[in-house]
Amino acid sequence: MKRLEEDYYLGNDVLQIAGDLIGKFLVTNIDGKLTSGLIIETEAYNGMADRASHAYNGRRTKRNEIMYSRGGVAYVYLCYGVHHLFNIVTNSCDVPHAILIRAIVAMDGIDTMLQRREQSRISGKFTDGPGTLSRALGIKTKHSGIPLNGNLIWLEDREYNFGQDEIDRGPRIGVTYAGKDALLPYRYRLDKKIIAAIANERHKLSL
DNA sequence: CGTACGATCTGCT
DNA sequence: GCAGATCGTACGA
Repeated sequence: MKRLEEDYYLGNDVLQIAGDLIGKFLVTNIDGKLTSGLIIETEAYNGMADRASHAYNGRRTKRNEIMYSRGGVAYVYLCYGVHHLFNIVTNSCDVPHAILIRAIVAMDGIDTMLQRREQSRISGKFTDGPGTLSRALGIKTKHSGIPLNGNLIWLEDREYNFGQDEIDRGPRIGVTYAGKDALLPYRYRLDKKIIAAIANERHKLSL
């Protein structure tokens, strides 16, 4: 197991990184509780030309300011007034790329995650969306801007390797306002059967 | 200031 | 499958 270092996040191809993140571990140590999950779904937001991005057309506000910084930091924002969505900022030259983590398979600290989600047992909907996984991992908007090489939130490579043919691509979710950019295949998902096998092994249930 | 609207989740049907 | 919840943010007046 090795932590992803800063240079990992400095690449200029956000699509490549979004695909490569499938199989990496997202780990948090928040409120003294260690929790983690295997990343199984991501979405890329590709710079200022991407109509679906908060940074479309160079939009730069207090909320998304962090998107314009050097890669390797978290961008967390509130969606629908309820959900804290966790993104990873990438690139090194003020190009506002970001990758939304959409789903994980819960791995470490499951008791803590169950408490945070106010659930008594793991269901198929446990950490299958960007809002629920942030909730389980304890990530909130106050964590926006923190570096991913610190001791609060980081990523690890634990040698879960998958081939390109095991990763499905498709349009992003909930971005119909983005016009034709809504159809771009910027969503990456680990093959459903592989997810089920991993979840079954870890949770003793099938999703 | 006032208003409109989400990079969603849940529960009910 | 669908509607309602819910509030910070963006943007226009």
